[in-house]
Amino acid sequence: MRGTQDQREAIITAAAEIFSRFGLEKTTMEDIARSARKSKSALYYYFKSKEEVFAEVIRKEIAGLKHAIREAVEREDDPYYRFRTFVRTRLDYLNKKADQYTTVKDEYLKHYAFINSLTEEYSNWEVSTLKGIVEYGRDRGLFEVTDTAAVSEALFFALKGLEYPWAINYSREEIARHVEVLIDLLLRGISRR
Amino acid sequence: MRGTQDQREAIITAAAEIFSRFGLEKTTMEDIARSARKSKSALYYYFKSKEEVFAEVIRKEIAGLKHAIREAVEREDDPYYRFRTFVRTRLDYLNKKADQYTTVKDEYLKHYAFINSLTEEYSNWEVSTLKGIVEYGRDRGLFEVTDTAAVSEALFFALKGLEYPWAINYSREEIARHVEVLIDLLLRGISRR
Amino acid sequence: MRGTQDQREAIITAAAEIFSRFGLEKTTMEDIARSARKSKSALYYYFKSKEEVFAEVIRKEIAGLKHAIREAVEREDDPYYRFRTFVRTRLDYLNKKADQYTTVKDEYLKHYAFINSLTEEYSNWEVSTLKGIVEYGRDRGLFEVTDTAAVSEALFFALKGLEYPWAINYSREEIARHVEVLIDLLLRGISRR
Amino acid sequence: MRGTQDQREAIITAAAEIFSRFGLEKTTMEDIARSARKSKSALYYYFKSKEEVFAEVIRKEIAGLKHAIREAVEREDDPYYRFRTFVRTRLDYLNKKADQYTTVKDEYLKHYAFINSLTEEYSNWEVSTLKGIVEYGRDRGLFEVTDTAAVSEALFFALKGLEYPWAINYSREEIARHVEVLIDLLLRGISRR
DNA sequence: GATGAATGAGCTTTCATTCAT
DNA sequence: AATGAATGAAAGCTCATTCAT
Repeated sequence: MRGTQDQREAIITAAAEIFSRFGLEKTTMEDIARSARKSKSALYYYFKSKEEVFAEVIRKEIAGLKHAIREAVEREDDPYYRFRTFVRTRLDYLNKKADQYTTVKDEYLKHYAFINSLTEEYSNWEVSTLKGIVEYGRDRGLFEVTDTAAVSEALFFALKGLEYPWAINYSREEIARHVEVLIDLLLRGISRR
Repeated sequence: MRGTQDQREAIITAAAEIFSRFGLEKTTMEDIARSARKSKSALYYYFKSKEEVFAEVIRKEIAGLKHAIREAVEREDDPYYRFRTFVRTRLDYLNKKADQYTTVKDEYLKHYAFINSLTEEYSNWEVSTLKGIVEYGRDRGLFEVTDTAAVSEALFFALKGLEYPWAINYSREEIARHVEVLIDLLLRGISRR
Repeated sequence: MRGTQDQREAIITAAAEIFSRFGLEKTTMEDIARSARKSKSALYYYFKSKEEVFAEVIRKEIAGLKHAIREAVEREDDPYYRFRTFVRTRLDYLNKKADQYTTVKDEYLKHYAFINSLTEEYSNWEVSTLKGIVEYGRDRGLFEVTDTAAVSEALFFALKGLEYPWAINYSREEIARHVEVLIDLLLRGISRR
Repeated sequence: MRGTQDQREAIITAAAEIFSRFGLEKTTMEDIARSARKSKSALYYYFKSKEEVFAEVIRKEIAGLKHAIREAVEREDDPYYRFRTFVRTRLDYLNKKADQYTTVKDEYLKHYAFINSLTEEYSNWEVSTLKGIVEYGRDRGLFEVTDTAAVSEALFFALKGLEYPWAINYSREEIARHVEVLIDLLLRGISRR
């Protein structure tokens, strides 16, 4: 039946909301159940454990992030803009998430790390997307890069740092400004002279 | 009293060991007490709460990191090397920490939060250290940077990403290689043409 | 309907297997359902409760034991051998059961309760079967017994103890040996001098 | 301090009462705590788990049984009476216990099996006590037994059956009568002709 | 006949924290 | 300065059972 999937979906949606507010450990099954208007035991009918609920929530968020990035990047022709768009979309999405996570800045980090440890698959996807962009720029004679693999991993690491700032007191604008500088700096670093 | 400080010190040392192995939530006061050969209630004589113990542990850890970086950086004259040294020392220290954290893969989270969130003060220190390096290079005519503040924050973010990789399947060597590429890229980005 | 009986039968068979492995409380309706390839709620269509399923399983088990003993005993003419056969068949059957119970050492409990408590009816049957054997021997002038009822109950108790040993570290052979000694001792006790 | 032991003792006493009424699984820590006028968590301060509490209860009961048997047996000189006393004391003790266990006849069995599986040590003790009695009788020229080890194990099994009857509807007197018959029968089985 | 979905009622266990001594 | 004893509050999880369909 569709029903089962729908119920799972509904629970995941409710859970996402709660997790984003209180983090993994502080959120109780009770909380989720209440918010999903189900009994606690019903959750266990659909999911094996709290961790499994959490994992589904994350999986869904990652899918959303991937989708957003892919869409945006493909719309750009210019390699420079493709890279900029990659970084910006990524950041916008994370910022949006960060808004939900205001109470739990600290927990968010765990959260986010869990994403990664949960699925390094996503990291790989990011690296290879970056590689695509770099190669695209190189083929157009704009970027001067020999080892595209190495460079895209380096870029990946550099961008990883962008996941950090919400945890502390940077305003949205400050972050945006810093990001632009970082983009310029990185592009300058890989551009042909 | 000296004695009191010493006892606190001893507890912190013991706690650091345990926290590094099990993370903040998984570590119990019981664990710490046992490891410090104190009674559980004794901990409450010296510290107000588990969180306070944790905070002290972090404070000490950060002091160590700061010290290591400062020492190393000041030893270098060449701005390029100063930057390289900054990055490498930082990474070496984090790597060394990471070694203690082998058991707790999925607790990388704690680690992440552990190093960062507690005190932005350290972040500020990093940024200003970077700024020092950038200005030093600019004054020597090697770096071409107008807004040194902005650039050093950008660099700071870029380097933040380096805290991430240990959690997943990168070998020490792979990381080192990626880091070198990133350093080159960033230096190329700020060097005078 | 035949069908209904068949389904019940199928469930009982599946349940017997599971109960024998995990005991009454550790076995869940879920387990039984899975093993019977039925839905959990289907079990409730055929049985009122878990206890009822269990009861049926026992009833069947007892019927099997009775049948085995009766068959074997009737085949013997000599009163001595009739008694020996009674004891041995009983033990063989229990041993066979015990084989299924290997995994659940500390659940021997269940086993014990399992074979006995549910229905004293079987005990009565055993006592009267023993009485038959004793009278048969007495009528042939071999046994010297006045109160056959009392003696057969005493024998019954003595044999009850044989249900105990599998739970602990006796090998099949050791048990067999002890049983022979016990048989001799008991026969000697009731034989005419 | 003595205090700790005393508290444990008090909890065990309270727990014994409850366990005897409801059995292991039906008894909750809540029940025990209430009866011991302690908080539930206090129980966990003194014992690691419900099972551990239970184990202590059993251990104590076994000690009591051993003591009772030893005392009584040593008071008898005549080998016949020694054996009779052994059996009777054992049975009296078990009967006394059985009185506490009225509600949970069925569970008692599990209980009792747990004793054994928990500590076969006690069984060994019984066997060797029996062996002592048999050898004592043989040395006095009253019993005719070659393999005293084998015979005492056989007796042990025969007596094991006496643990069973409370579970069903035998009156105290009936049991007593049956036991006497069994004793006679067994003694007759091992007596010199 | 059969079942998917849902639940209520518990249960054990953990732990930071307190406080009299 | 230090601690043994005690606890409140919660949390995750299990399961027999029900019932509309």
